[in-house]
Amino acid sequence: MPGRHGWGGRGHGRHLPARRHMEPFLLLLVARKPSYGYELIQELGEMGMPGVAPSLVYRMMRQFEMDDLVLSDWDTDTAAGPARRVYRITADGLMILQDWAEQLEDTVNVLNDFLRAYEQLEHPEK
Amino acid sequence: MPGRHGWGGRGHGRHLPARRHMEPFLLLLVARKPSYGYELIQELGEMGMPGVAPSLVYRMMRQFEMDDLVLSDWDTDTAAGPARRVYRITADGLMILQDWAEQLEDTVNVLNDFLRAYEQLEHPEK
DNA sequence: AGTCACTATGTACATTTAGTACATAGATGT
DNA sequence: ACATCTATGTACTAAATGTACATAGTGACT
Repeated sequence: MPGRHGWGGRGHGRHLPARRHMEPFLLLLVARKPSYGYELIQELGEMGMPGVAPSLVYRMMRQFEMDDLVLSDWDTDTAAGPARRVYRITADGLMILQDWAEQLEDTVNVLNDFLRAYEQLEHPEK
Repeated sequence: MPGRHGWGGRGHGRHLPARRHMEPFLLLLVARKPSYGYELIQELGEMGMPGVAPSLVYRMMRQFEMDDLVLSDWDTDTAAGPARRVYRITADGLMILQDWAEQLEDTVNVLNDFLRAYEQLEHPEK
């Protein structure tokens, strides 16, 4: 049973680090260097987002391509194993990425306000 | 047509500040002092999340109550206008709130890593 | 009395996003 | 032949989010 916690209710308690911000992360990764799904999944893990389901990454990358944020080519030779679909960012992708970076900056500010407000709460002495 | 932006595609470009983190904000607000939907909406606005649809707040608060994170009573007398459903936080709610605060701290760290990585990207000179 | 504005809460529906389960397949080693 | 690792993807399901609308009390103005 996923997503459970002790507290009687249900539905809360997920919120693994920054899953809700995976899109900008993926786009940043391909902006740094062209890459493919399987590798992106590992890199996400290294950036603090481990355990992302492969299908989510593949789906997101295809959506990016439909939105012209990235382009892809097949790489059949460089590696052992099956062919890889290698994505690289487009000019549109770079613009969107900048947008997202600015929005995430705002988000971080708002979140910091939240954390400050939380700390000023009177906590019951344990 | 909501959610559009110039870039040919669709589906990106929303991400108003921290909408995706509204739940912790609401719970924090009622932790600070008992409050009711209409007031919460205004307070969210002051905290950097303006324009939240009322129905979202009411629904979320009812969900919180179902999960025993808050309790509510009707306040019929104190104010002019229709009766208010006043929420106050429970012990369970405080525990969850602490959980969420810790998770948001992690999120902020991951997001800061992202922003740093973004800045280190070689930007094309404009 | 009628109606407008503001306060206040909620339901019903539709859309979007996220998550799970499963299917396929190439290359390498035993 | 079979297992394992690499690699990509489809189909289905569940959850979150957003939009539109319905209801109603109070006060001020005409």
